Amino acid sequence: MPPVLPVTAPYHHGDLRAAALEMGMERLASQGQPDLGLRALARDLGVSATALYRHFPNKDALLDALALEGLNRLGQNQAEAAAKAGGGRDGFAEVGVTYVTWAVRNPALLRLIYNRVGQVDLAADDPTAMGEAFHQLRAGIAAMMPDEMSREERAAAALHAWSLVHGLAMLILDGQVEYDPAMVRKVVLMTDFNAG
Amino acid sequence: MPPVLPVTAPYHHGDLRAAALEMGMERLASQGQPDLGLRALARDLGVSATALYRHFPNKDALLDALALEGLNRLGQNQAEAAAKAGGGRDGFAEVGVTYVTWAVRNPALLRLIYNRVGQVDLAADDPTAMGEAFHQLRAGIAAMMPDEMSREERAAAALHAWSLVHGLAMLILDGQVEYDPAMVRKVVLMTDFNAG
DNA sequence: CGGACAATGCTAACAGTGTCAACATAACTT
DNA sequence: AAGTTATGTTGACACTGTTAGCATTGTCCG
Repeated sequence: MPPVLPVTAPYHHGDLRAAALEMGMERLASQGQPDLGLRALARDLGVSATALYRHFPNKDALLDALALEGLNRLGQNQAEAAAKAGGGRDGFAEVGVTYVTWAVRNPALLRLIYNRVGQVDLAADDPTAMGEAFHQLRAGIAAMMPDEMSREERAAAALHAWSLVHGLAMLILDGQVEYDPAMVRKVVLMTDFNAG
Repeated sequence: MPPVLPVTAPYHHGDLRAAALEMGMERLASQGQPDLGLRALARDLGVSATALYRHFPNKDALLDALALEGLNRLGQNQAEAAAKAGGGRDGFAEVGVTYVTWAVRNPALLRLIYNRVGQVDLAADDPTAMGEAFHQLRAGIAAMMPDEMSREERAAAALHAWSLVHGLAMLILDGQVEYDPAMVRKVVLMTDFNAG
């Protein structure tokens, strides 16, 4: 299978950077913990460990790239779910279930995303691709809130929703509770944005 | 300062196990990430790295012990909060705020707790100290739910509450949102156990 | 076409880690 | 006092991320 749309013609290996990211994603997919070993990854690629340093300044940068890819996939997943499910409580619950389901199916990737984005300086509005993607995810969440809310209420409601599904996902990933879609839906539906 | 209540008389060092745990907790407290280095810890204790292997079978066991201690502290913190704050929505919100506050003050420890307990086989009702302490924490949460609920509703409500505060705590620890007690309270109060 | 140059890859090495085996010392027991 | 057990140390092994120096290959330009 020839490489797909090689932006720049490959030299020795053939776009090692893309191959590394692909292999990295594969490894993360078949793993529970985000313990990517740089050397092990290079071994799987049939390449020397230091070759990767021609494409990433260090291991963290590689992980950042993987986390960014994961974040984009997550964002797309959520956008699709939001579009499919209409508004209202049921639609909101569906989107929540979608988040948790994605997390269960991509545990290492979700962990990597949140671990990595924490390192980035987020206070300064740096136009990092990472910060950008996360901002988009947040905007997507906020967009689902009821219309009649003030901006402040909206922010609180969005944070509530995000915390709820993220916390539930983490508890499942950490083995605290079993994954059960019906239960997830039930838990999400206990939110009442008019309360408080 | 002489050692406090030495259960068994110390040999060379003087209850190295306790000293290691204490130093480990100290390190975790002054750190954001739970990256305890076994050798570094031994260095701080003025002892050789392998000396720790006389008290813990391996590094994971040491981390488990630290996580257990942390879990006990967290449980005690929550129990006190629950006793102080009465029932009702406001009391419940207070307990939630307490959880998040503790997490913010002990980030590495909270991470360690949840990371470690995930490795333990939890499906089998093993009487591990770890599993025991976690069970206690969960029971404490469930006890706060309204009385008129069925057992199933109670379980869902407890999971909702736990997910909410845990998720909020994780988002704060990961640098996604700033810690603001008032905001936490507001977010927690959006829960309505009678909804759904 | 051929040489210059940059892009990419490799080997060797360094400091760091967790862990094991073998040895040494101190405390307790009899 | 002698022996056994508990504790601690040194040295080593395999592993990790990372750097420096060298080798190779593709691209470009005269």
